[in-house]
Amino acid sequence: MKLSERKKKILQIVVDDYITNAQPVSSKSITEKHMKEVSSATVRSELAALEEMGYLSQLHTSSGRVPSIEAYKLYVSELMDKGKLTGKELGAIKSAFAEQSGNLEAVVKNAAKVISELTDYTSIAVAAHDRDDVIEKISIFPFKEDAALLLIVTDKALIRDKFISVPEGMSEEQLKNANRLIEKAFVGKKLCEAMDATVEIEEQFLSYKTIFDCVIDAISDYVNDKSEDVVLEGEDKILNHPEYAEVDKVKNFLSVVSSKDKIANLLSDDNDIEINIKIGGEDKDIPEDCSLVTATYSAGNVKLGTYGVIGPLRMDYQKVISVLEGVGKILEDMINKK
Amino acid sequence: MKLSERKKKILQIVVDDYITNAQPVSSKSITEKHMKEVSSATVRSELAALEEMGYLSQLHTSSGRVPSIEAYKLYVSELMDKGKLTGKELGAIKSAFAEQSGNLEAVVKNAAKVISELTDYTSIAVAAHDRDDVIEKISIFPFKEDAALLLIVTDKALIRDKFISVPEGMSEEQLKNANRLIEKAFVGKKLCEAMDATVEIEEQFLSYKTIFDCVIDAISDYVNDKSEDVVLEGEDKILNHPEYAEVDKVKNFLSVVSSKDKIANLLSDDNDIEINIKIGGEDKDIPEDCSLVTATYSAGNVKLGTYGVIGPLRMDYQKVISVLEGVGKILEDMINKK
DNA sequence: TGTTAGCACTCTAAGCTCCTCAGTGCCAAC
DNA sequence: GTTGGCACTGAGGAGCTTAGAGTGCTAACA
Repeated sequence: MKLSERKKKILQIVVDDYITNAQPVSSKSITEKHMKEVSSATVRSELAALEEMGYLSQLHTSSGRVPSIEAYKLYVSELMDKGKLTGKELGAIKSAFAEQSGNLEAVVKNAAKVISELTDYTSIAVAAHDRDDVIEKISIFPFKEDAALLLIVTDKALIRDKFISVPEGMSEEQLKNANRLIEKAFVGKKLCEAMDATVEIEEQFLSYKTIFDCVIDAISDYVNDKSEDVVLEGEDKILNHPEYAEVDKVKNFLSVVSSKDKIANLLSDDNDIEINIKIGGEDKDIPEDCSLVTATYSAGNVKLGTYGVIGPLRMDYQKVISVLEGVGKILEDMINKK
Repeated sequence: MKLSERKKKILQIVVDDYITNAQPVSSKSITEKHMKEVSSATVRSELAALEEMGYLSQLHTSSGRVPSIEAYKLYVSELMDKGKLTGKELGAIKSAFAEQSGNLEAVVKNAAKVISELTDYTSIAVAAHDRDDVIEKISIFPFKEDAALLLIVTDKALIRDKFISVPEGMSEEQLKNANRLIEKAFVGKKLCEAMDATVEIEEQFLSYKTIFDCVIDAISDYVNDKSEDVVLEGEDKILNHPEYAEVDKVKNFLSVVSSKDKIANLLSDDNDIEINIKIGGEDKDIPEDCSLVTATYSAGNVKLGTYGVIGPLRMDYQKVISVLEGVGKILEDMINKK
């Protein structure tokens, strides 16, 4: 059934009001604040109709209305006004990225932090793990007798620094040789190619196999396991919102949010989509009473990662979206200017 | 005033009971469960005396007693029985460290995780940042036109991998030269020496100064800023304890715990002390109603870092201490065997 | 002198009723 | 289709009562 313009307007008012005040919205407050041209009785019948259609519900017969999940969905897709960042907010974003090295990790951290601070929600982020990045450098440094430091750099970032254990009896010289072989085998390859490589090793180099395996493991770990690079900021922000006044709900929320694996899953689906909104239990990993708004950024051909905000259904979507867009824009500018 | 043996016994019973049940302890329950040889009236007068001395308090006239901060202090220093880990717990610790590379970071993470899981409290940890570690390797890899990857390795660990920006116009060749000079200047030095070094640079190498500065900055950042390496595990565990049934308290707790700077401060004082217990507001950075139990581990001459548990005053000190000791012991074994 | 039983006292927590009031649904009139 | 009027509903707070846990005190006892 199609909604009349007036119904849309009323629904928008209800959602806006509920987002702001976290209180059921009454017909009276609607007419007083936003619709002086009609009486509360009129609005009441519209509200009853909207409830019938599944967009609103009441906690009890004599309470005002609260939006349903369907209402939120409609709200973000059709009803919501577009927000605009204040100069102050833009400034905050810019200065968050002021000191920028080429370090992707730092970018992710800063982005997560500023997003959380501006929105007052918990923010989560994960750097892009692109299977198509090209390996530029692989180095193995001997370190102690039985360990070496493995370093893998792609055209985008330093992706791996990790200690690996060196087979007993392997000399530094041999390690260097192995390194040369590995470089030859992997540099210039895409991560996904390297990951699945089955290297033909000549008889005399058979002892290098362990090292090769370590390298391949390290690469495939990186490609497959995003949870390591998940960044979480403002996990305590959720407590600022009244729907989390009960400890049980907080517990539920924190148990999702403090598992980096789960977060990584949440963030991994929506590649290539600029802004993605998941409301309520649309995804099994999102707690039922939560919404997740994410944005995936890239500048030129460099994927920067996925950033998002997780919070109550009654989230200030307008603000969150404008902050995410703002961060995206400034990041893009920054990288392009470089 | 010195406590009689019976008073000590009663105080221990009260603290034990309160730690277990989180309920005020009554004279009746004491006699029934632990002191059948006397009547509750006797215990009552002892309790009144202990209250007079400041070890116990009542929420209201007809409630049982709860321990004061003083009581907890006495409890951990004198009264508490020594705990012992079960075989299962020992097994859990061992298997947590089963897959061990020489990577200090991974050790810290694993330790924090297993400590949190076994104790059911939030655990925090920070790897040792020892000013006296000796620099073994410094490498600078060119990466892109204007950036390079700086790598600093000490005798203990990889301490820094960081992108630095390269002065415009500097060739790869020059960068290699700079690297050679830097290696010559720093390798073999202690971190604290390197940090304060004022390098004499010959006229013709003046353009390398920026790079030198970057290296020195990176080292002093590392020595001074421990917050980067702070690991937090089980931040949601606090919600399992009834004293955090109110959201305000949770908020207070999380706001301390989610600031890595604050945690780093908490953990930094107690160098060289094996087990350190701070109860209540002894330290301004600990929330008033929290206790912090930390242990600083080293194996041979390798400092491994400081690990700890933060939780309610009513903490299971016995268990926490035995877990921390257990982890320490297994770590030590592991490193020594190597 | 320390211990004990007995008892009055205190305070909390739970259950109950009463009342208020916000907000609704419905209806008849416009 | 809109409106004012009105009865109805249910939440939530105030006030009251009661049960029960636990204490402190006292007098008697060993």
